[in-house]
Amino acid sequence: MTILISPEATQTRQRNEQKIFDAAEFIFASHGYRGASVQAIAEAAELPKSNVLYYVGSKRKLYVALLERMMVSWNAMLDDISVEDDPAEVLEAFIRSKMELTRTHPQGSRLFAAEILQGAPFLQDYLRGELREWVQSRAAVFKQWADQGLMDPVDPVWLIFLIWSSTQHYADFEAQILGITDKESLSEGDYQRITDFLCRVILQGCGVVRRPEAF
Amino acid sequence: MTILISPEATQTRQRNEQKIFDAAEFIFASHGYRGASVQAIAEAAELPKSNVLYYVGSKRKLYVALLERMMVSWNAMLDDISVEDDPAEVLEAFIRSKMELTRTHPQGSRLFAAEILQGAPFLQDYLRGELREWVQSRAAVFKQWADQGLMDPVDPVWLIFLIWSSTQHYADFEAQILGITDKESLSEGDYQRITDFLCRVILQGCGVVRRPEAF
DNA sequence: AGTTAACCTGACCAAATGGTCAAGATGTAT
DNA sequence: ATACATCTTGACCATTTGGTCAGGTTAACT
Repeated sequence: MTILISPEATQTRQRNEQKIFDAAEFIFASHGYRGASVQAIAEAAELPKSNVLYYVGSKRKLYVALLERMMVSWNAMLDDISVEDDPAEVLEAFIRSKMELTRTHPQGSRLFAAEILQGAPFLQDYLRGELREWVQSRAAVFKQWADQGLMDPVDPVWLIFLIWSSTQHYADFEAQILGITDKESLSEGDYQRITDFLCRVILQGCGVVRRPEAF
Repeated sequence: MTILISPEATQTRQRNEQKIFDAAEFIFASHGYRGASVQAIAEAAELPKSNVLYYVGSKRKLYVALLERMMVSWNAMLDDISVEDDPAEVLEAFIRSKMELTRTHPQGSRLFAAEILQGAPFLQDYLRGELREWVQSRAAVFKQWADQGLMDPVDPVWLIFLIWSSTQHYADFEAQILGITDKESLSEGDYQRITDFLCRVILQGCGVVRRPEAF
């Protein structure tokens, strides 16, 4: 199943798979699995369709490989958030990591969104397994903090969803955001300001106790 | 262009268009414009493909009609939020209206999301026109409140996006939410609790001055 | 009851779909 | 230079695509 680019692959293979993966991520993200055509991916990758299929085997395998690639980044982000002492620190790291994933992997984020919109046919198991575990464990920590009076007694799961949604939005709804703000793209500065805004509102909104530092 | 169900339509037409619209909304929402096939829509509507095309003319017209139908609801929601006196009241009404739209029109919300994911090919004009105007006008009001010290000086546009994203999420990522929370569906009670949570966090997060009432 | 407009649908079409394959071109290690 | 694996690609295939149409059935109004 795994056809991620392996180190022992030829240079030619690495180069072409890279082109195919990048092209496919864009096409799959904007049109979903069914709506993406191998022909369209091939054109975006500037390769003949037969060549694309030579490398990836089939449309389905390509899609799965892309999802797997994205889940690696996603899991790396989840691993980022492991400090357990200070609520403010952890929550802020959480928001910043998630936003960084959105900023650096907008295509992948959109691919993920398209997959979920379809009803998550390929990611069901991951959601109901690994990810659920992760959410439960984090939620337990948040709960403790609330019990200790370090933050308001908000439902931790809704809080996690709030962080996911408010950051994810800047990938998935980019077209809307650019249309409304009349921009060509969001700069790194924009992302920084948005992230600061979200950290501020969410931490303050949850009544997270914060040592008086500069904001 | 407009082929929305008109009052002078036959009973047969009304009934069948209803079936087609409902089916199409689901198919378009989960597979995007390209990924949706007329055949699939016809099957979901339990009608022969030819019959579907007899009523709607073409796949494209059907898609546009659905978007228009959704934009009517969307605009109704925007109109809901017109009181301009009290920040807390207005912001809370904003959040509740948007969440109500998500709850009562999950398919339409997902359809909207799919359209934006594609790069908003059909809604470009709306986003850059009407909707931008609306956002600007609301932002101006929020700005005033901030200047008057009724809330923290947060960027009003990011605030609007925060409200949109955190509510929209419960339609678009339903599959993820149900998978993680191990539920079959979200009850009205769930929605109420989530809405309360969002109102609480966002209002408090923006430092909105609130007359001391029960929370 | 008769007429007419609305409705229904199987047969059909050209184009696009995912995928195969065979035959040749290119790279690479000796 | 030779040999072998990797790469390349146009031709091809069955299936599905959005859409048309002719000829029929049904409903609605007088």
